[in-house]
Amino acid sequence: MDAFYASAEQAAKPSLRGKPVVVGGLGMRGVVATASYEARRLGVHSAMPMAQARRLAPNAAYLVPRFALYRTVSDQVMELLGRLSPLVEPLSLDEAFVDLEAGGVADDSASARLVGEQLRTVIKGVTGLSGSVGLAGSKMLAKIASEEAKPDGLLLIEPGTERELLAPMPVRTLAGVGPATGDHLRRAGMTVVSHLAEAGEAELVRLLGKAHGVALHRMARGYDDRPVVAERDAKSVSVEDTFDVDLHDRVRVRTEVERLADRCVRRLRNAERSGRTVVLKVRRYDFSTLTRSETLRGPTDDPTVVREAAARLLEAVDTTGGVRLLGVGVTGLADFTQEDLFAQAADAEHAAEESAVADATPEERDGASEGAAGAEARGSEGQPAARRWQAGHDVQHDVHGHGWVQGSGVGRVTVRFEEPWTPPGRVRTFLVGDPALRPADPLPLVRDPVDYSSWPASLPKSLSGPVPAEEDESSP
DNA sequence: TCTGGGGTCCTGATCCGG
DNA sequence: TCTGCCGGATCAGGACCC
Repeated sequence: MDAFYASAEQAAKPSLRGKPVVVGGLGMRGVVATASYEARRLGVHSAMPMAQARRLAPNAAYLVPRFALYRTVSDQVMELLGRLSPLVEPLSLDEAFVDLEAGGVADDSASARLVGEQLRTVIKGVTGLSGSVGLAGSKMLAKIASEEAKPDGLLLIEPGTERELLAPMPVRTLAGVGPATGDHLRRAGMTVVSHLAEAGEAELVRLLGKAHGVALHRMARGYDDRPVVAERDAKSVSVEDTFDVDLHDRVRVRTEVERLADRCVRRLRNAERSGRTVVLKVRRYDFSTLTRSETLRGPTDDPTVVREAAARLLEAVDTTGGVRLLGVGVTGLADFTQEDLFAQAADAEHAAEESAVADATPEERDGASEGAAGAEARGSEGQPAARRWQAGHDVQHDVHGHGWVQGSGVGRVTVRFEEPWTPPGRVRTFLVGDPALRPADPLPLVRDPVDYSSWPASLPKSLSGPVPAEEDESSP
């Protein structure tokens, strides 16, 4: 999908169409998740600090991400892809590989192109958003093709043309070549893909190490035989928070770690998994990041066990100077938990007492666990009232109907009243406590989606004419 | 006004048991 | 019993991706 989050927001909010839109964290330390193409023209791009984006595009609309909406759209798109092949490998909410051959819908360039064009039409009809399609004989090339096709396009790489196509491209085009590797290669005089192919495998291995060197050399020659893998089990679950202001108070740090551990376990349990290794992540005031991990005797999904392991790991970390970010994760996932959880909890407690015998007073321990219990009681959505009206979120007003929060502050909230299918709407301001104003669920982006329920069975044999919309016969 | 959040994979050091 | 070697597990950090 093209500039996915920003496009979804523009589709939801008619007044933002054609205007620069930036979606990301709005806190003091936020970064850009997605910028609309209008904002990109002003120099705003993903991962840029929000403050810098605001300097470049002071008049852009700044919105927090609404993952529930994006997930809904993503599910719609993935469902359409699933009709083309049993082999669909999602990379993220807005990107996936599809093995068309395995689905029997395409066996040559012409049929693949036909399916690709139809897919774009159907995605647009169902979601209201544009997507780009890359078609090629391997995942690597399909991905490069889709990047080249953006926005709102399709590109097919003909078999046999791969190497010459790749040759002049910057090394950064290849997956796995980021800033560090790119620099490394540049210092060795390699800036485009053909340089890598010419350098030879041994030289790349010498420069980058075994796995990376071998993989890169293969890719540079256009060779990539990784299969499309439909189902991939998660290998870890983690949560992390960056704080608006560095944390200095050791007790507060510990409370936050326990809160994060609880959130992490909640996720773990939602996924019906357990994990054996607990990881604590600490980013300090100077952005230096360290991780500490501890492997338990068996997998667990017990919040007490994870919380205490994380707290033990924290004991070994020097946080003087301040903490910018804390994270808690679990790896070594399994589908079961150790039978004897009670014994494990007791073990963990025992170990904690041994390792922390000198510095943790009973008062501290009690205080910390009480804090964690309080956080638990507030729940994951337990934000202070001031945060209730988040920029971009939907609201419903008793008189004015459906709208979205344009901004809030000093006791007031500004709302624009419009829906995805209305013309740009009026703006009104209310007191934050106005009882007529309530948070609302996102509206669908398309009011009357075209009925593509029989696609791709209704695949026409040529590209001329629209995809027919037929009666739904097959849906369950 | 510097730098999110949730992941994956790889490498090198260290430890430990056979 | 001592020593050396080897391999697996664990741990920490770095790079990368969306």
